Amino acid sequence: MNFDDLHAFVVLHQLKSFSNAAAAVHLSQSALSKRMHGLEEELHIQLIDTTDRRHIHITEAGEHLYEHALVISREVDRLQQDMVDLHDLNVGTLRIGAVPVLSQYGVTQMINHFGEQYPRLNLRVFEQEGSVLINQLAGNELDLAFLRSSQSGMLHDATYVKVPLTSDQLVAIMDAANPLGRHRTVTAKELRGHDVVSLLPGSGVYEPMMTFYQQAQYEPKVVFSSPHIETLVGMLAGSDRVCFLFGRSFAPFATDAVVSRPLQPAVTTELQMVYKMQNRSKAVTDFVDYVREQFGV
Amino acid sequence: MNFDDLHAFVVLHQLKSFSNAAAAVHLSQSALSKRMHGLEEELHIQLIDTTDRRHIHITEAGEHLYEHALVISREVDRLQQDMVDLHDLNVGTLRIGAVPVLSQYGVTQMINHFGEQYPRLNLRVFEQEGSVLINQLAGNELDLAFLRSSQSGMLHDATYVKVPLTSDQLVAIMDAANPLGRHRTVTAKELRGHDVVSLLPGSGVYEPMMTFYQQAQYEPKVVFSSPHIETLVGMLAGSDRVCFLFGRSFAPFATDAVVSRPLQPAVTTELQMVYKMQNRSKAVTDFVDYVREQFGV
DNA sequence: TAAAAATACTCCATAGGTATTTTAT
DNA sequence: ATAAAATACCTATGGAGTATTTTTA
Repeated sequence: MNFDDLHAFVVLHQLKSFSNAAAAVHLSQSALSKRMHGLEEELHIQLIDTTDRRHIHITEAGEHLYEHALVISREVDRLQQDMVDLHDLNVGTLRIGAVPVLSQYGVTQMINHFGEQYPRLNLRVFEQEGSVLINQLAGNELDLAFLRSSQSGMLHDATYVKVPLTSDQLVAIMDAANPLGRHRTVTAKELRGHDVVSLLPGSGVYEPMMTFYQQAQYEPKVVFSSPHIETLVGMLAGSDRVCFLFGRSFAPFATDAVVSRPLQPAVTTELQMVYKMQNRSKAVTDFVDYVREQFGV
Repeated sequence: MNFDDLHAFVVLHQLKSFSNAAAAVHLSQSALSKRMHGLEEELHIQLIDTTDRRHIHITEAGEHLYEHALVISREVDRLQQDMVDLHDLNVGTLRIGAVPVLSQYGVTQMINHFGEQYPRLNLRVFEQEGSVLINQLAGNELDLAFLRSSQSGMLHDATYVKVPLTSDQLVAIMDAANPLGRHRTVTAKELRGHDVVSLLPGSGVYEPMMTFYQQAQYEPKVVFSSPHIETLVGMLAGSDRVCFLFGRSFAPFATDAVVSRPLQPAVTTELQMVYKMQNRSKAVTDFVDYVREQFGV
């Protein structure tokens, strides 16, 4: 017994003719005959009385079967429609993770705009630090994440697709009066003796900053940390402290009171969209396509 | 997509392991893997995330499918149980037709007794004249009928099963004082001049009676007819009228006032159970077996 | 490195088709 | 005689198994 058997029986019940029903379900008369006999055999009960070969008769068991077959057919139709809806994003959920301060890149607008195009799609955005996002991605709590390349390195390239969107450079920010601001670039060596104010660990800035110092063989003195860029920038005015931020993250907070200078050697990371290669959800691929288009990559 | 696919998916959803689920549904791991991939292919949507090969993850679409699959599986189970119940006579209907005056043969008790053995079986008995029963049998309005062989002759032996139960002889009944009552048998010729009282046409008596007269080349004069045997017998007392009945039908109404004599040539019919050869309903075969046993045939 | 899924390859049971036969009207 | 179902016979496909490879924690 399978769906086709039941469907064929339903049609046969309605048309009351093997020949006609066979044509309706795109089978030969012989094939339909055999199918129905097989069904009777399997269920150990007669469904169709063909004594009068011109007017077949559905037995009591056949009538019972018909009722069940209608219920099953209806549910199968629902199932298939449900799958189509999921595929077409008429239902379903797209869960996006993003490292903080992402609005600087215009990503929040993109997410909103995409969501408007698929009003029935349940779109959810989680802002978390990179390491958390990576775990959520692995644990299927997220369908896709925006990460910096400095954090996505631990993900297998064979398992995850990483779409580079834009690259950004770490800059040192200091009081406008700071003599270092007159250099085109600054080195770790030159920064020795300057206290540091910084975003928190996990922000995607902290780690590359530490690496930058390690390469110069010394440890920075982090005297203040905060999740708020404007607070950090405020801490620089009239001091010899420095702060490290990605260029685009800093740009909206730039004032005349401070200057930014790229590092030497330069520290760059890519902003990436990351998702599982195996994922064949149309929600993910459509979103990825849309964002790539917006970034022109 | 078929029932097995859905069932396999349900088990896989519950066990979260291809190897274990494959064993549970008696498939090889490879076969189950291919089935599930085929299902995804057919539905154009990912159901299972196997990125982590140690802990598979059911996708959103997979969860939706699971709900539908449960509904379908449940309905399929109901269907199969329904078919089993019909087969076991726990539900369903057995429609029996019978020519009148059948209680003479003890058949009514048999029907009652059979019905008690299958309390959930919807047992219905229709008393009709033979020609009506034959049409009802052909039109599937009856599952089985009790007929006389004189009437069942028009049914194809290849299509209908006829189970002979007992044979009966037509007898002439007359007033005890009638001189014909002294013969061992009576011929049609001897009955010339005697008015006839008779059961109605279609009773199974009328037709063989007419045949009996036709063989002697003359037409009986039927002066009275009734469906009630006792009325007919009452009409004989103190007259030279005769009446024709089957011996067993007459027996309960025999009195000292009348005598019965077999015909010469003898007219016998069989009481038969008739049903469609194609019928594989257990209700019918069980009933037939029971009645045969009771009649010892 | 190990455990589990995916894949390559082979086999065969079965579903389907065509042509023919059977059968009840 | 005819219309329709059943059947005989052949073919091809797809589903199952075994053995092997791939993959990720």
